[in-house]
Amino acid sequence: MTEVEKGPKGLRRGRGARERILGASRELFRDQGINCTGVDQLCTAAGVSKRTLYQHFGGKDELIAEYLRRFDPEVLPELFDRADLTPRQKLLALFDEHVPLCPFIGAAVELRDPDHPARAFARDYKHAFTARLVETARDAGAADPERLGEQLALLLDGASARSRVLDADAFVTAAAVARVLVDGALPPVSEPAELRSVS
Amino acid sequence: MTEVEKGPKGLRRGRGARERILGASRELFRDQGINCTGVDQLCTAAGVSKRTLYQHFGGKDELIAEYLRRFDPEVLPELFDRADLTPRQKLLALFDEHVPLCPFIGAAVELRDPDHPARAFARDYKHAFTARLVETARDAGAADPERLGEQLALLLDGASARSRVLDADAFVTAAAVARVLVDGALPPVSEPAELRSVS
DNA sequence: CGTTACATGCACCGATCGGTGTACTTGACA
DNA sequence: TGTCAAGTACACCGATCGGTGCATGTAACG
Repeated sequence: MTEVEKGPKGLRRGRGARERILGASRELFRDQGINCTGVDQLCTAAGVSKRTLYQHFGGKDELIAEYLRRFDPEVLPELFDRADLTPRQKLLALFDEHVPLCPFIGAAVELRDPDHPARAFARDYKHAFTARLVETARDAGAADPERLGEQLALLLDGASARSRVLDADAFVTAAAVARVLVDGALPPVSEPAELRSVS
Repeated sequence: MTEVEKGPKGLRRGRGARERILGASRELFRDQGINCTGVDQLCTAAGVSKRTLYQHFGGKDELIAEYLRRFDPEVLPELFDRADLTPRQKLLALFDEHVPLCPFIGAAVELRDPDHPARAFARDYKHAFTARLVETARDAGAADPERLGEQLALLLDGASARSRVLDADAFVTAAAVARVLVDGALPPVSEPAELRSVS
């Protein structure tokens, strides 16, 4: 999958194994699930020897934990930091990208151990993400930002989970609900006739 | 877990193994997941020999398929067939029971094989369930029953999935959204001051 | 009775999986 | 050039898992 990385000075052969492993983990864990992805397959995909993987990560559980930890500062900013969108547009644009099943929900389903470190990461991420939504809802002038943020987060999780089973796109339905909620939460008409993606 | 069943005429020792196996499957698959539940553990919980399990079901995959097939005629009727509730109340009461993660979504996450028979059952069940919601929404006089039914189904899946990760109860949030959607979909005021569960 | 269908108990198999030991190679840097 | 850290190649281990063979037991029914 991922080619050998090229460092700042020419190509280093096997260096940067850690990042390649994590990259392969993201792809394979997303496509096949965590339990269904073996360490050997992971090594092959990353172009890394098995020994190297165990030198970087103490075991598969630690790799899973790191795989989940890496999600924190990535997904959101691209959308939330865009200056060309109003807060209201940001809240609605969340439903335009049809993302795969939330990795944390997937991990919570696949990992039996309730004390697995991944569980804590999952909760933390969900809280942080929801907080971001609440903040944006507040910027948009929502009457009850906490409420709206929690509701939109729920819709996103629902859409990604339901899409796993149904061919019909649950994100379209979720977007419609989101529009209803957002319209209801922003008291008067905050921005008349603003640019809105064609439904 | 389950004691030896007592048939109509006294206690039969091991008879009724098939149902005991399916009962244990429901419990263990729900609590531990499918992949994390071994056949041996399943047999122990059901009080059944391993050989018997393989005589009733060709293999674990067939057992999983049958486990999922059994969901069809069970969950819904209790609520949908109640005569003491108006259609509108039925739609809202769906969110009162905080069910665990939808077994079909769980299965879709855990089973890698896209051709696994479980996938088809999952789609069929989701469609049937949504159809039931649509029908009830139509009975309630919804302006766009298809739309409302699909939206409520999405909310239920979202609540069950999100509850898997968060301690905070997503069903409360989902119920609030459902109320907004239902109120918005039933044009005038269908039933003024009807009995409503305390929020 | 005896028959028959269902269930048991237990040993066992092959495959897979997570993880390790060890000796070897390679690239960067001084 | 020599050193050292990072990575490689490959064999190997123990545990687990899905699944099977086979001899035995037992409840129900005629």
